Amino acid sequence: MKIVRVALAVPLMRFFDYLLPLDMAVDVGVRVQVPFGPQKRIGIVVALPEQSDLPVEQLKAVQAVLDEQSVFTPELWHLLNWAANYYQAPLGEVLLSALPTKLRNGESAVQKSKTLWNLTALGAQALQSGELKKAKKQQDALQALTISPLEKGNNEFGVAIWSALKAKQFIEEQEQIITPIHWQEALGELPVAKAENRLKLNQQQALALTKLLFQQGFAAFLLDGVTGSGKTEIYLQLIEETLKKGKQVLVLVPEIGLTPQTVQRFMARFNVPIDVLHSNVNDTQRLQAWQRARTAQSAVIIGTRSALFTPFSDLGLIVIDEEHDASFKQQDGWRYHARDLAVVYAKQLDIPVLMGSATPSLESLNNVQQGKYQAILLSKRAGQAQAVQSQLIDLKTQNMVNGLSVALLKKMEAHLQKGNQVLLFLNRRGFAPVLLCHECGWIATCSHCDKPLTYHQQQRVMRCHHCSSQRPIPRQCGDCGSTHLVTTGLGTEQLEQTLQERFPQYGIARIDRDSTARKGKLESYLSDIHQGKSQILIGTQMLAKGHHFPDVTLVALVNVDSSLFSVDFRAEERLAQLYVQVAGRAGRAEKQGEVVLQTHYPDHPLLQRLLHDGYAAFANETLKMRQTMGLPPFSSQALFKAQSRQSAEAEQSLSQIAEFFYQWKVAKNQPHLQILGVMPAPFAKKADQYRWQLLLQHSSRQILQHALRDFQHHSACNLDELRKNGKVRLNLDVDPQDLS
DNA sequence: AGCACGCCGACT
DNA sequence: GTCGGCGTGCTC
Repeated sequence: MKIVRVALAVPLMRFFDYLLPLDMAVDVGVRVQVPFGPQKRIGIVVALPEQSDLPVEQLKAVQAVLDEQSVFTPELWHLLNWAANYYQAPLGEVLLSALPTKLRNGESAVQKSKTLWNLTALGAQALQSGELKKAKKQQDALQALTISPLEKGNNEFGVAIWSALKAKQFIEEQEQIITPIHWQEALGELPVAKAENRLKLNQQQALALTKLLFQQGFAAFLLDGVTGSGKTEIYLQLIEETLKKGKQVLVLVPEIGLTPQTVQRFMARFNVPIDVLHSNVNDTQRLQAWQRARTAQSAVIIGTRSALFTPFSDLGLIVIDEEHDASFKQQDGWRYHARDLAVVYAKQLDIPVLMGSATPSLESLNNVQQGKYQAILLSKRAGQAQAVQSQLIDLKTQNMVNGLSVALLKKMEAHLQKGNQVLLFLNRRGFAPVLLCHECGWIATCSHCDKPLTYHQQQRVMRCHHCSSQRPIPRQCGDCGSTHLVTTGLGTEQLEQTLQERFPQYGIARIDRDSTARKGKLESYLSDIHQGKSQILIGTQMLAKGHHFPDVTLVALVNVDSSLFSVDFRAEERLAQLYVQVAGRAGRAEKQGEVVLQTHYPDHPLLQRLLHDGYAAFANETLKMRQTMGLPPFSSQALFKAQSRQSAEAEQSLSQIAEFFYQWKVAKNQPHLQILGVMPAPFAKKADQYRWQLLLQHSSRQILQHALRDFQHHSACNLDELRKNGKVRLNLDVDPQDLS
C-alpha cells in the first residue's frame, strides 16, 4: 500500500504519514481527511514517500481524498513552502491558513452550481398589481429580478426580504450550472476600462506611468507620493495596461483602508469582473472569489493581507497601497508580512510589484537606497489644496488645562468661530491612565498584568487596557488607606469632559474603542461630523485613516512625547506617519489647514526635521540613526517569546534557546550574532501570564536564517521539543514589527 | 491546536 | 457520592 505524507494545521514542525487505500489516488497539494488521535482532520498531502519512519502497522489509513488536483497553483505552493521555511512556521498551518475557511473545512473546491432567485409568475403578477407598495424593499427586490435572476447569498437585498417573498411564492430558487468563462471572453468587445472615467495625468504622473510601463518582468517599485498626488490614478492606468495583456491583477490594501469609495472607483473604471476581499466578506463569497480567480473568471482581486494567497491563473501585477501600513504584518498564527511576501512572490512570478505610500516605511526606503526597489517620486498635489501650516507648542512655557495648552485652546476657539471643525488626536482611551495615592504614591494596578488601571469616569470603573479585567474605583489607597486619590495623565474621556466645559456651545464627537463599542455608533458619529452637528472631534488612531473631513482646519496631536521616548524604536516612524496623514486631513481645497503638536521637547531634532524638511528628510535622518545603532532595516531580527503562569518556567525555556545560540555562535564562528536577552517582555505580565523574550539580531538576514534553521533542526532543543513543557507557550516572530 | 484522561473542590 | 475545573500528554 502507498504511503502519503500529510501536513496538518497543528503547531508542530513535522508531518504525519498515512496509508492510502488502494481505491484512492492522490497528488501533492491535494486535501485529505485523516484520523488524528481521537479526531478527524483535514490535511494537505506534501509527499508520497517510498517508506515511512514508522513501522507500517502504526500508520492509520486516509479516510477520504477531497480533491482530484492540488488546491494550490504551483506558484503558490512554491511561495508557501518558502514562507513556512522563512518564518519557521509549520507547513500545515501555513498551507491550511492560505485556503478559504470552507476549503479548510472540507467543502468541495470545484464550483458546481450556484443558487439564484428567480421571479415566479405569481411574483410578476404581484409586481403588476402593485400589492407590495407598502413593502418597498420587497417590491424593489422583485423589480430587480425582472432584469435578471440574482445570486442567492450574494446580493444587495437581505435574507429576510427574500424569505418573505419566497413564503408568498413570488420567487423560487433556481440552480445554475457553472461553466467557467474566462474574463476576457466575458468581456467580448468591451474595452477593459471605461476611458471616459480616466483622469488626465499631469506631467509627473505621466512620466511615472511611462517608467512603470517600460518594465518587463520583475521589478519592485516604490511610488512615493504625497496625499493627493494621484497615486490611485497611476495604479488604475497601470492595471488597465496589465489587463489589456490578458493578465490578472492583485491589489493589496490595509485593513481599514478599503473604503466603499475606493472599491467604487475601481468598479467605475473597469469593465472586467472584480472581487473584493475584506473583513465583511463571508465564507461563501471568499470561496467564490477563490474559485473565480483560479478559473480566470475574475480579473482583479482587491483585498487585505490574506488576499495574497488567492490562486490566480495568470497574475501579471501586484499593487500594494499604503505599503507602510502595519496591518500587512499578521500578528498571530504564522506571522508573515504580506508586503515582503508579495515582493518574493512577484520575483518568483517575474512580474512587477508596485508599492505606494505618502509615508514609505523605512524598510522600503532602505531598499530603494540599496537599489532593490526603484523609487518613483510624485511631489505635486494633483488638486489645488494648499500645504498646511505646522506648529510646535512648547508645553514647558504653557499654562495647561487638563493636558491642553492655553495656546491650543485659543487656536481651537479661532477655528471654531469661523465655523470650521477641529480634530484632536490622543492615543489613550479612558479618563486618566493612572489613579494614584496623593499621600504615598500607591498606584491602582491590574492584578493580572502589573500595569496601571485606567480610570473610566463615565462607566465608573477601573479598566485594564491590556487584559479585559475591570474593577470598581477604589475609595481608599491600597497601601496606606488614605482617601486622597488623584488621577494623573490624560485620556480621551477627560479631554471630552474638559472641552465640554470649555466649549459648551459646540458638539463633540469622541471616537475610540469605548465610545464606538456598540454597533453602528461609529457610523452615527461620522455622519454627525459630516453634517456639521459636531465641531470638535476627539479620537485615537482609529480616526487617522480612511476618513475624510473636509471642514476640519485644525488638527492637534495632543501628546507627542510618548512616541518620542518610547521603548519601541519604531514609535518615531509611526508618529511621523501619523503626522503626515493628519496633515493631509487638515484643510482641503480653499481652506487653509493648521497642524499643532504639543510637546515638552520642541527642539527634538526629529520633530524639527519632520516639520521643517518633511517626511523624506525625517526618514533619512532616522535611517542614519538606525544604521549607527544596527537596528532594522540594517539588521534582521527574530523574536522568541515565552509566556507561562510561572515566571521562572518561561525564563528557563528561553534560556535554553539562548544557550543554543551562544554555542552556535562559537561553533559556526559567527561572533556578530547578537543575542539580546533573556529579558522580561515590555508587558512583563499580561492576563496572569508572565512574559519573557529573547531577541536575535544580525546584520545579515541569511546568517540569521541559517541560525534559525539550525536551531529547528537541532533535535534536543527546538520549538517542538521545548513546547512539550506544556506550561510554557512559546512562539517565534521573524521580522517582528513590535517588540512587545 | 484540539481532545481525552486524570486528579481534586462544591453540589444534587 | 458525582459534575466539572483545567493541568498534562499525545497526535502518523
